[in-house]
Amino acid sequence: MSLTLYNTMTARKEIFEPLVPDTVTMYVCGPTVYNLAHIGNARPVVVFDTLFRLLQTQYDTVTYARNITDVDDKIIAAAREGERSIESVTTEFTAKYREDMAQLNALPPTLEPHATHNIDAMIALTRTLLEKGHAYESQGHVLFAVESMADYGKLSKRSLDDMLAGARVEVADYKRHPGDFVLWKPAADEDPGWDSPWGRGRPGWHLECSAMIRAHLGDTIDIHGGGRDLIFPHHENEIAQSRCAHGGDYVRYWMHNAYLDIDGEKMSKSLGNFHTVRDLLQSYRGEVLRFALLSAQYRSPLNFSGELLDQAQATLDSLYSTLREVQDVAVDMEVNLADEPFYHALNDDLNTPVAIAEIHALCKQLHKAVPGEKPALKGRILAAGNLLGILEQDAVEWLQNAATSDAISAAAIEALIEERQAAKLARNYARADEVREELLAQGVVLEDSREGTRWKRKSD
RNA sequence: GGCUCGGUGACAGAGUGGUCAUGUAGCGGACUGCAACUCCGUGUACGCCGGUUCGAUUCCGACCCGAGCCUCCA
Repeated sequence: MSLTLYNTMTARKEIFEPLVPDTVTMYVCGPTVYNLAHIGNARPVVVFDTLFRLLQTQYDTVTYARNITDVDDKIIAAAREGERSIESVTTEFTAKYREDMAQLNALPPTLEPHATHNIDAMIALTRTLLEKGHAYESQGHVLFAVESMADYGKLSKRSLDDMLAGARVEVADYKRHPGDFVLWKPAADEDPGWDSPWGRGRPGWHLECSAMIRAHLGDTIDIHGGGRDLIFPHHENEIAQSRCAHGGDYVRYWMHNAYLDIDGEKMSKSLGNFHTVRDLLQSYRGEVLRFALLSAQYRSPLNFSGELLDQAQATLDSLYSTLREVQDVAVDMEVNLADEPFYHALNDDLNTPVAIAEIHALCKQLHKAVPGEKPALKGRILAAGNLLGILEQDAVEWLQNAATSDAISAAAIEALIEERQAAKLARNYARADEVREELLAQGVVLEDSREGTRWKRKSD
């Protein structure tokens, strides 16, 4: 079973082979911790978490690093606006980010390097670039000279000429070439800063990833991921920094997810059309959000809406309903992944929609299975869920869990069910139906069976 | 303006040169005291116009429409 991944650098799917056998290094651009994560920010987290899970099924050691950017203009601005310290801002939003991502069933990454803990490595990298003639000092800044790199622009498939032609931005006068970017910039006295050979300052945006990847994962890593909008300039500039400083390959497979759309427009902080994960968690469980994010392949834009979430909720309900049917069936966890269609789908550049379709196919089989076949089918469904980070909860709890605190209690529901049962025994079907209607009005669906009546909540 | 990338049924979303994605919702039926669950069935979907082909949603070309990047942004 070989994993194929679409590599942005080569613009095609490639068979994945790690540099070091049985060992994978992966780095994903994490948050700048100055406000709450929105659901668009959650997409790469869920996507690469799924990849992390998949990689762990076939490699002994998978090191997954996701950075925390805790020094940045936006953080400084947020602190100033809130009249609070930088540290209190970054501490608060780092914690909230971790909480929110955990709600989405995202496993903690292996490493979570903080920019401010790696300043020395950034200074060292800047020094190397200066020594090798790829950077220059100008008006207190240290800048990377893009013209010093022959194949600058390779990842984003644009040339320096194209960039000049398309330039819409005023060029800072300390730049030799409009495409040159800051490695180190001077810090105002009241802003966070670190002593450096070029005076007190702080790192440019692109520097931290290059420096931290080298410090924590090595000169060459296998996978580097992030959103499409990071391709240029962020990742292009990371490549420039790392390749020019240390030579060799920086990243072997570049992966970029498409974004979430709202009404055909991308969801973004600057457009103001975003929903924070925290807000959405008021109305939907984290697993619903995760499922919605996985319902499209990661390189396709995904239309985000309440309807999408409602559909995700309904679909998960039906999958959990299937699992409830086999609640008392033992699980056969001896799943041969190599034979599983869902596993093939995931290995094909993380084709999660097809993997989900295969789960539906397994559910269909399970409904028709004779008892002897059920443990294996249950095991296969759970194995698929495990890779996708879904279906890991107790089915009855999932189906009976109240979305809101003002919903009717389980005890009240069960009391009414008993009353209805009595009415049915008395052949008082009018009253029995009345109870059914009463509960339905409160979002509770009753299911009669030979074993008795069970119930679930249905959101709509 | 430069550089990319898309347009699939009510909605979401795969995929393919020649029977079928799949799900949610809808409709019809079976089952049910009534329901729900489940099962069975069901919708002339592939932006538009040409071309290649025995055959194109799938390949090629033009056109229309949309999005993204070029500036902080997943």
